[in-house]
Amino acid sequence: MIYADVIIDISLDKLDRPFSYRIPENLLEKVDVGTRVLVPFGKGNTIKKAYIIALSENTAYDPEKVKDIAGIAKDAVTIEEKQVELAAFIRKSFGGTMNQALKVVLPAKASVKKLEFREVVRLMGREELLALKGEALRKHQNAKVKLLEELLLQETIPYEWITGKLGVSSSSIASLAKAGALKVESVTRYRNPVHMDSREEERKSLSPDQQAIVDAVREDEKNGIKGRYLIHGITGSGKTEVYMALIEDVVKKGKQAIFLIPEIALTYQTLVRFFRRFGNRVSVMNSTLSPGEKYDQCMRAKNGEIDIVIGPRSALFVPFPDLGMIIMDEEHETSYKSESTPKYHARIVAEKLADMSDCAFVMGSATPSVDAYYNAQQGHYRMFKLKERLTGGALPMVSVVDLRRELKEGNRSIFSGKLKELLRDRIDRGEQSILFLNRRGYSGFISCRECGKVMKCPHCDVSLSEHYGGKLVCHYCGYETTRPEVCPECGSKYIAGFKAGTEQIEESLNRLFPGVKVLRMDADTTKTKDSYEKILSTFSNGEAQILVGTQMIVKGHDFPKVTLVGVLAADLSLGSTDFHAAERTFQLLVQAVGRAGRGELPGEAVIQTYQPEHYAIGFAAAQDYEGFFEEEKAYRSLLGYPPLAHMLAVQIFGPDRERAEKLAENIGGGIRKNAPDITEGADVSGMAVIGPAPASIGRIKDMYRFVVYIKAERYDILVKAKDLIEERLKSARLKNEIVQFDFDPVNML
DNA sequence: AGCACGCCGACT
DNA sequence: GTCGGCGTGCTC
Repeated sequence: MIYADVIIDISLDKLDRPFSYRIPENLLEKVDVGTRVLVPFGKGNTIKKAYIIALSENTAYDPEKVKDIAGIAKDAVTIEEKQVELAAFIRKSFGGTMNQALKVVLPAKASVKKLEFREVVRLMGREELLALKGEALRKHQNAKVKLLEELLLQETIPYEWITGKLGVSSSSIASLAKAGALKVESVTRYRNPVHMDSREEERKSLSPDQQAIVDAVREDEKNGIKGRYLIHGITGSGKTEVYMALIEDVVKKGKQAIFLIPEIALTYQTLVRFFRRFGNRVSVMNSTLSPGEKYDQCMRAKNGEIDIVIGPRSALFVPFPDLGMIIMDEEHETSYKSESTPKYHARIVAEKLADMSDCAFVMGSATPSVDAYYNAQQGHYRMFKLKERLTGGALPMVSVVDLRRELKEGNRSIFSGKLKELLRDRIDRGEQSILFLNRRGYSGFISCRECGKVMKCPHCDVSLSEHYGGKLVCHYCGYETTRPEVCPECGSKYIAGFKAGTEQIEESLNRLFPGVKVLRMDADTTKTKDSYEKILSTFSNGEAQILVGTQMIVKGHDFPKVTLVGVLAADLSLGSTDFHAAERTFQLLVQAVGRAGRGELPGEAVIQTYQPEHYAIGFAAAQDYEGFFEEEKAYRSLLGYPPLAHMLAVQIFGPDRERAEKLAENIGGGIRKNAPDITEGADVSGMAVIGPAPASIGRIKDMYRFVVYIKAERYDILVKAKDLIEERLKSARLKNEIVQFDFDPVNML
């Protein structure tokens, strides 16, 4: 082996191909596939970083011109050979350059600066702490009680967990420190993100349904089958217990497991459970870790120091030596799809990785994605169901209120008669309610009452949002300006803000139920770090009776005292042009309704809608997943949408509207013209090209946006279409135009 | 991305 | 006449 094929570390289409270099004698022993090396590149032989993707004895290139590898990159990060293969798969299946794909699988480079970590360390014994807790209880010092309870469980707690997840402020910590119960310590050297006593959790025995799943997977394993599984289990049916039992099997065999969770879904409780069960051989990857810490975790994994990693989609790329299982919780969450090129879906990559590692892949959800459920139905995944709530508590009683009828009867308020009545009832009984507005990223905008002019961002086709202090902000590019005194168009001084949906609801509630404490949670009230957790903990402490919010309040988090959930306008999320609208609405409604009655008291839910006949609303109210799925499958089948077919969104962005549009037209036309080639004799009608059309937000950051959709029954046809477009782009003289690919998009542009 | 080659404008 | 503008093309 004398030659190495390398990818130069420059993300440019034109350079996205292997270059051959000779390996000098002294480096022969030190390099391998995946090694990051330095090579002289171009006329000036400037030294560039490059990744070795293959080794060979000869080269197809003129050996006279082949240069030597200059050396090994100082932060000698090596990508495992398997990771390089995974990168190649990602590039092929989702587009982008090989360099971008390598960046995805590459563990973040070794840290440059060390991060300081603050920890709270317990100083007192159990009895003393209990005494303090009793005293705090008497004085109704809720925050202190919470912190003390945590201290009883574990010796050290990261500072951020306390101020963030626990919602306990630093003043409580300071006061307990003064009392000598704890001390705050700074640790520079990185250890594990969370320390726990690895004391054995008392193992809950599995229900027959849970046991059946574990047995089935074991049976497959015994027969040499590395299965693909989908667990459809309603909230509270104990999916996590099943995961842990499966992971335990894997660990006992000396193998490792990856446990995937959606971006923000890692609850403290879940983490605690994993640490109790598996001790310090668990590692957590999350976005708050610095690159250096992530790198540390990768090294620990590689060296066999950990058995389990918990994290979002990037946790897939932790280089375990002998991966035994991949688990994907809350499989339906859209954060499993990457939003930046390469726009890969963790489910697809996980499946590929499971194939490569010859291991099992388990997914679970209370409301599986139509995609996964369809594949299970087709036999690609083996399906299991968990239909019982282990935690007790019946599913809530759901009523659907027709807002059209309310209107006819003269009720013009946001709340139907029924919802008002139930709210009053909960307030009287001292129980809590959640009101939910399923509308995303909606906040107040400013318009002129006289000429109707709406204040818009000069760089994006969206209206500016009003923030506190009279600032107007664009949520897409960050543009800021001060709120004008008079209308810039007509000079009228009657310019006013339209209240954001949740703010308006909050005000109505204050008018309707004076003196009742209402909390609001939306994009505005959660701007600052930790405010999200703070609002949640305030609410769960019972300091407010009603919580109003957008989708962010329906995920995770149990509020045992909530007995009423109101969905104010279920149709809001149905209105979008995205073909996922019904699926998202159904999932949100099921999750929202499931928030009621998680404790001992029975729950009730009210869904207000203008379209009570819509199947997403009807089936959600009935908590009937199968019914919804069949209806949705029929709809998508009719229109050729995924998962019954596949879809490629080609996104074209450019600063010059005409140029971008022309390019988009060329791309669409090119695919149409070459359809017979791409489909290779397969039925040409098996592919359809839609557009180009301007994206629904036609301009962001001064870039005009167009999109071409290509639908095909076979995924590989779309890959060919992508290859063809990439090929044609090489000869097209692009100026500042950007072309991106999104396979089976989860968010339509 | 860089760096070189290359063919047109205002300067010593 | 020359210095230098950045358009286009190549890089193992």
